[in-house]
Amino acid sequence: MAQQLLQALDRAGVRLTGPRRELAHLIAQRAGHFTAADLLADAERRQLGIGRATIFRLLELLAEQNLVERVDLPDGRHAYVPCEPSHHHHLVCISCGGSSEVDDCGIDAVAAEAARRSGFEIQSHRLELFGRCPGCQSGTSPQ
Amino acid sequence: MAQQLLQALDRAGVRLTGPRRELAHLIAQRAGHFTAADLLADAERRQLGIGRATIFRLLELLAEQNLVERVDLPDGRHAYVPCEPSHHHHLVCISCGGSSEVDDCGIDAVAAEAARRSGFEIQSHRLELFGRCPGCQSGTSPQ
DNA sequence: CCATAGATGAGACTTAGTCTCATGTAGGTT
DNA sequence: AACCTACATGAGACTAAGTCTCATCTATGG
Repeated sequence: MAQQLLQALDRAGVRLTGPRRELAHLIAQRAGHFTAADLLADAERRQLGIGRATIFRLLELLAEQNLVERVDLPDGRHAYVPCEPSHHHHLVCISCGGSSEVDDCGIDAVAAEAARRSGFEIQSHRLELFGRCPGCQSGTSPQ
Repeated sequence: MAQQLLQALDRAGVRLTGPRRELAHLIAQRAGHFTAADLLADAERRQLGIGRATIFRLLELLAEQNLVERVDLPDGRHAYVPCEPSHHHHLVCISCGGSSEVDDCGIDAVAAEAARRSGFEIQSHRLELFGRCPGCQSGTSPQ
């Protein structure tokens, strides 16, 4: 998965630097969503000497390429989820932090209906679903 | 509208203090969504002497009572929208900042379908629609 | 191997939000 | 009407998230 990220960055015409390679691996190792602070902590723990700015810059870059999507957690924090570069939405597990993707399966219709009722001209939408993933439902980790 | 907010606060059993009354009016005067910083600026402009903490405390209180809902703007900032205390979603105008409410009109079905496909047990969801309101579409204020 | 545009780390800076604490006051009680 | 006290407040220290600048470094095309 780190390779996918790096290939996509290469395709986007940016340089494949050391810090970027290392961060790609750190992201690949995180199962679900992660915050900028998580990445920063990972990098510090491994003493990679990567600056805070570099991390934010890479996340911005990845978000531009739709390789990562920004998600707003219910508590107001910002997290990122690595994902396929197509339009879709995320299911975020509030217990383990894992996430999975769902395609639109009907939201466009909902948006169209809302547009019709309100007269708005809808340009984008964001749907986030929060709950417990199958693994966390089977009693292992309450919360 | 300020009255509605104040009545609801009274019903919730909290004190109707001077700062709260003043903030209720400031909120009522803002057409659409606003950020904590907006309110703070309003209060300072009028020299009301209201502290930053008081504003955040009131917003938290209003959010708890569902009198105001927290919305994450596409640029990552947090805003608040005064609203009816029932479950619904917001249409936010990216041009003038106005907003209106839409009821679920089918999102529950989408969520149920996503749950079925993924095995997640969904607890909450958040849908935000961004676009241009009828007023802003009629050429007056581009972008 | 070189030149250079693009990337980096350090750290100052800005902004959002939280916390503490001494003081003030709403509103029920008498 | 005056009193009491739990709740609310403002000030400002504090923390965390994110941005910016700038001198240095390096990936990569030639």
